Amino acid sequence: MKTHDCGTLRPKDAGTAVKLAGWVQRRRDHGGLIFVDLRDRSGVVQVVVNPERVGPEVFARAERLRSEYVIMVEGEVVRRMPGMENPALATGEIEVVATALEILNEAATPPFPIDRPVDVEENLRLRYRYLDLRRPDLQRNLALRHRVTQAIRSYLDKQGFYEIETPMLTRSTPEGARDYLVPSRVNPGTFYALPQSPQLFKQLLMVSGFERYFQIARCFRDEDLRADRQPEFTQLDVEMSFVDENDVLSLIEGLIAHVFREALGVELAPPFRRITYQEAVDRYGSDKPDLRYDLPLVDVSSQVAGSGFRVFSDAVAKGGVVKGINAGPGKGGWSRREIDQLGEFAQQHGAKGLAWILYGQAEPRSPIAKFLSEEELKAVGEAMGASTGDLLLFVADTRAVANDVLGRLRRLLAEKLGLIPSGTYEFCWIVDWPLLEWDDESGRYHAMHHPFTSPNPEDLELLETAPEKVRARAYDLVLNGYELGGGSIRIHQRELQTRLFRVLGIDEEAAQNKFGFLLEAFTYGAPPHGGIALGLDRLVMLMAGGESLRDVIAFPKTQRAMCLLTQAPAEVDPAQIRELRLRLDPEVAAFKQS
RNA sequence: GGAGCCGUGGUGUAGUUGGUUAACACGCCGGCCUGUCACGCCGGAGAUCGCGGGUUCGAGUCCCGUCGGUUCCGCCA
Repeated sequence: MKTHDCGTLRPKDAGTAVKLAGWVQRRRDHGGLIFVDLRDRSGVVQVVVNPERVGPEVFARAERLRSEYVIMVEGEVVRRMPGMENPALATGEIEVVATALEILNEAATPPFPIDRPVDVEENLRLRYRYLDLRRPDLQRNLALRHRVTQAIRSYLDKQGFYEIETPMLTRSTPEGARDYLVPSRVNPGTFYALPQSPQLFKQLLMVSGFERYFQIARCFRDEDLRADRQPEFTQLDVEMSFVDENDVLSLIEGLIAHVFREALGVELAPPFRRITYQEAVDRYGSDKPDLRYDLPLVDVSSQVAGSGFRVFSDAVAKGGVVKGINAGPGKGGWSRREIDQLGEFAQQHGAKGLAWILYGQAEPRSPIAKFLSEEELKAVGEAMGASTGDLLLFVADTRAVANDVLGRLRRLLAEKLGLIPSGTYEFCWIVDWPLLEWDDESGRYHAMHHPFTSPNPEDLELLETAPEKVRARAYDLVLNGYELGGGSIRIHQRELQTRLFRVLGIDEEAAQNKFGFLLEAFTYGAPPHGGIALGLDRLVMLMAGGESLRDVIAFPKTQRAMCLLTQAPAEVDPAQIRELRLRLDPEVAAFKQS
């Protein structure tokens, strides 16, 4: 139907007869002469309908054109007259003089403008997602996503990886997020779970001897949503045999550099920084620090341990810390109101209070300065690199609370102070994670990564005596404060896996029941292996400069996990429920009636 | 589960201390126009202000509830 793509025509095509097809972006009707901006995936080109070149019938047809009509145009590419070029348009040096024009389909007036990037209410965009997707931003983002996945596939193929699919209907596993469940009709009373990740299958593929596997895999987690969390999302899942941490990290560094080069034309400089978990938490108050700005947390416990300010000295005496952050001079000084807002923020996130000092001012403006000696003030200021007028903020609490609150404050301050440069990509690896984490709620240890993560062999003897001190052979990849993904070297020996399950409070029987197939597989010659999973949506989102996953997913869900286009989830025919041998909770049924 | 913000013609917004004709731009419809490209000019249609209740002589505006969207906390790796 078409010989060329609209957006690709250039002066060198002048004189060529072309057939184009696409959507009417805009029509400019001058009465005796009609201009049509014709758009297809490749871009826009101006079509001129001149009664001297077409019959009255075609001209009348051009007069009928409206926005988003689908048309086919035959014509000749001509250079525009001097002075008539449009530098804003890639095809602006030429135009297509129509010789024939056909309306392939009419279009209702769209509910929001397609040709301009107007901010439209989210629910309208989602309801008419197919129209939203016509707009330039989403066209660009999905094209980028395509280039990213293609770059991933070609890179990993060259590195000897096989792309292998794993089941979507699998079994529910304990640990981790809530599963999406699918009832089995053939086996009443039993359920599949949609995979949270292909974790177990990719390990089994290593036992199978594939050595290098990857998959661009859809994953499902039934948890509450965020701007960077959708209920179904896509992971680049990778697993390799006979590797250690460095092999995985350098492979991924090479992959990421390749992807950025191919898809964005951006040169990165691997290797990426490696930061231990402890360092990240101590210095940035986060296990996914944004390194586009510094703004470090400073421990001033030793400087204020003996202070007359009881809040400080008591916190230290009780084994806690006093940590601070230097918020700098602000944008032309800090108002009391701004400082109070920071204090409220700190309290909302669990601090008892936020102490502050406007450093070195003749009249040191601070509610706490009078409790600190000159020497203490000076020592604190030095530790924090303070100059006159800097706002120093402090949290005195347990180490965990102080780090968490100040880490959040750090992010807030960076935003408020405009310290975040755009268009830069600061990658880092977070390494040396704790293997386990005590969970008060369930009264047992949880795997911080997942229960198949190998402990650091140096810490193995602590596994039963001081589990929280055991380091994991795990790593996270962080970009601009977002967790892009994580992985680990896995346990590949049955004994160690059983031992770890025991520490996690999963007894032999439960382990057999839930993971028997994996434990058994390990007895048949499982190679040492490890891997990683990267959030593809997040990666593309950050590459696209977006702030929401919705901007890089063709058909995303709302925060209530609804698809406004198809109205999913929806009720089903009662017969379907009966067939599955399920019954609705009467309360739910009653609620639906009302 | 909790907190914040948003909801006014098709779209994006304005709407004063509550005061009676709800404004503007774009879009849409009709007319004119042969060099526009966010074409221009003339004319026109179109909203009971998300929904329900309350306060009031009077509610887009105040209060309560509810629905939807969104951001965050909890949750989630």
